[in-house]
Amino acid sequence: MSAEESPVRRRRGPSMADVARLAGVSGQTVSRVANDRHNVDAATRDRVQAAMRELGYRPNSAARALRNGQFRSIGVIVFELSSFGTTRTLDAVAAAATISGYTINLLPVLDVNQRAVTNAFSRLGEQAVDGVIILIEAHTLDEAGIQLPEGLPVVVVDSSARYDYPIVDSNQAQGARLATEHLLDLGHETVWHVSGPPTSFAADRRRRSWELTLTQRGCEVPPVLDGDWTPSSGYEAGRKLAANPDVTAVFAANDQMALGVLRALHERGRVVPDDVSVVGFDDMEESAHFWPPLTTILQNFTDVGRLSVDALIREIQAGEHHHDPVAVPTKLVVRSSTAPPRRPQLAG
Amino acid sequence: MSAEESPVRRRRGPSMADVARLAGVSGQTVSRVANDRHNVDAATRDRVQAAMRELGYRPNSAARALRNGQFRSIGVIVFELSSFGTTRTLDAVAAAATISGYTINLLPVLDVNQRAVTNAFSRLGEQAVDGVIILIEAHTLDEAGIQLPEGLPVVVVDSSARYDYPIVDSNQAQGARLATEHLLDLGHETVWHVSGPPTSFAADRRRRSWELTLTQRGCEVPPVLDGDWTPSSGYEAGRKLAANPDVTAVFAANDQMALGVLRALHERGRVVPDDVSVVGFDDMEESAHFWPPLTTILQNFTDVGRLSVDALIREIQAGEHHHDPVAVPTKLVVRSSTAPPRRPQLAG
DNA sequence: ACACGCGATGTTGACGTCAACATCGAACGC
DNA sequence: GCGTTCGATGTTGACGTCAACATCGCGTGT
Repeated sequence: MSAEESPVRRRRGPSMADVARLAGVSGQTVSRVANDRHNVDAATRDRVQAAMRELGYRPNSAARALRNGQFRSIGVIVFELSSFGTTRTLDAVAAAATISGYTINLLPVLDVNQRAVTNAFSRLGEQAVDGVIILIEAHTLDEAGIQLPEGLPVVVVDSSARYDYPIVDSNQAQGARLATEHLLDLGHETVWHVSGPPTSFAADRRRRSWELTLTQRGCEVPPVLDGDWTPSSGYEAGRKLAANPDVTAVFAANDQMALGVLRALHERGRVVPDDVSVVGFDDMEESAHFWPPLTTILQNFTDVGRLSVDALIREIQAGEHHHDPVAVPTKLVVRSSTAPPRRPQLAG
Repeated sequence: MSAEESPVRRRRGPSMADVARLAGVSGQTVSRVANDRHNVDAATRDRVQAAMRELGYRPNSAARALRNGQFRSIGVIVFELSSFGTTRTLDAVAAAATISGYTINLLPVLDVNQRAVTNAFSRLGEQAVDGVIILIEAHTLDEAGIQLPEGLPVVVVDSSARYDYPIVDSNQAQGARLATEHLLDLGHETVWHVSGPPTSFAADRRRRSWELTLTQRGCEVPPVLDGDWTPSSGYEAGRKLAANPDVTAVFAANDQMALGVLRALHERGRVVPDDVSVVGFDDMEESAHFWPPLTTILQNFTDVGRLSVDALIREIQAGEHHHDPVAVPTKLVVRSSTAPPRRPQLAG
């Protein structure tokens, strides 16, 4: 009864040969049935399928990958899933890849303490994926000392232009312009900015676009308050802003920091939007229920994910490279955190 | 110069044989170097490593998996990454797996429209992972019609007891008790509850534990307001609660719904925590910056992730099964959204 | 009746790796 | 000096799949 041989040895499942034997056909015919080829007699097919079912046969993807030279798998390099945007993009990437018949291999970049162990096992050091989507900022990639194998198809989701890879990202500049113009159009004299970390290209794009918009409108450019995407950093920045009675409009580089800003304003008793208007960036699910509901810039993460996968698969299958960067448009979502300034500015 | 053969054929990288030829050794010696075996002469090792570098050799994980009968890969079944808890757990799972030398294979369950396509490609239908961690609620699993292959090691992260698999999860009952008791200890007469969806076991545990705690303390059990984890559903429930002057304490089954409740209370002009105290569940990064900062139950997702991976790997490698469910303790985090009721109840 | 074509099925070998076994030479003990 | 041992290295074959090629039998046209 027992088929145990050595105690540690892995028990393998039935192979094509087993199915073939049971069905009384050759392995090749089983292969044809498994791959849904048309040139198999109906009766034979039924017999083979019955045998598969009886044995619980499942194709071995390793053998398939070895034979075909393809893994049907996409690696996704992520840092931490804590970031809202990364998570949403990953979700979309996973869905798009699955639909295209690819599997997602998560390649987490661990923090410094765990790194030594990491590298030894990193799947990037071996052939295991057909291509890679990079979901972390260029800066983090450098810091992690990750070396991408030559010839491996890569798509970068980041606004960085420094890498020689195809790029897909939300149109950061357009979004930041939308946010800034919305506030100026409401009549605010100028707009203050809580930025993302200086190492982030997306943050840089948003900051520069905010600044450019102000300059083009002839507005004074107030000093930037540096944040790091976290609500806490937004809160710190918000405390400074709340203490400054000149501030009537704030553009935070993401919704999380906007939340921190809101809290700081509330604590100081400054009313939003009556005293100060606030705009975020991302449109998290929560933002519609902040107090007050946050006006923000909606990023279409679904499109970003899908387009990245499409570009990568094109590269894998056809060897196409270096299209122009893809910039997915964003949209302004107006809620209750923005309003005209209480005391309208003097007309010029 | 050109090595192109057929236009579509996949270009394969150098194999051990290529390295062996260049280094003037046998393939087996290359294998020994690649696997860091000790019984290789130092000079030989150097020569081989030089050859590897020169050719850009990367081991082929498919061949390795085929040979060894192991994939060194863990499948993680997820529904959508939108949920905070799932994301945090996935993050922890990925880190733990990487450290243990396993790769994460994301297996997204797509929505109904995309399902037909999905199943055809689902990696569960073939051998590609050594084990699976289920990060979706039992209900969703059923609905998706997912059939887990017999004999595949599985760990479930859910409070459901209906499956015959090892289970790891936060101690939902303990957390809900903590939340409820905190409010009662502050002097509230009773605690209202905004629950998660009825299909969720976690939601069910929290609701039952809240009810039990109230009963044990001799408090009246108010009707449950059904939510579905989303901030919107919390908002809807919050509007009903805000309209009811009897309500002085609310326990929402997660932080997102608590956010919705807070918004509804603000809109109605009910002051938190003076008029109404609110407790959440999860401790998202944002919760500390809600207005007011939210008292909530901290879930240790890192432990949940790590313990799941450990249990699964033990099952994969040693064939161990069916330990008792692992319940990771939660912690109460007190912030500003809870306080004693404004008008203390009459002493009994 | 015979050559031919075509669809169904079988046979062979190679993908890259590594365990098991084989071999070879040097150091060592007596 | 000779058998023994041990460490370094080489050879062989199998893991499961599938493309390419081979074969077989049946129907068609003349």
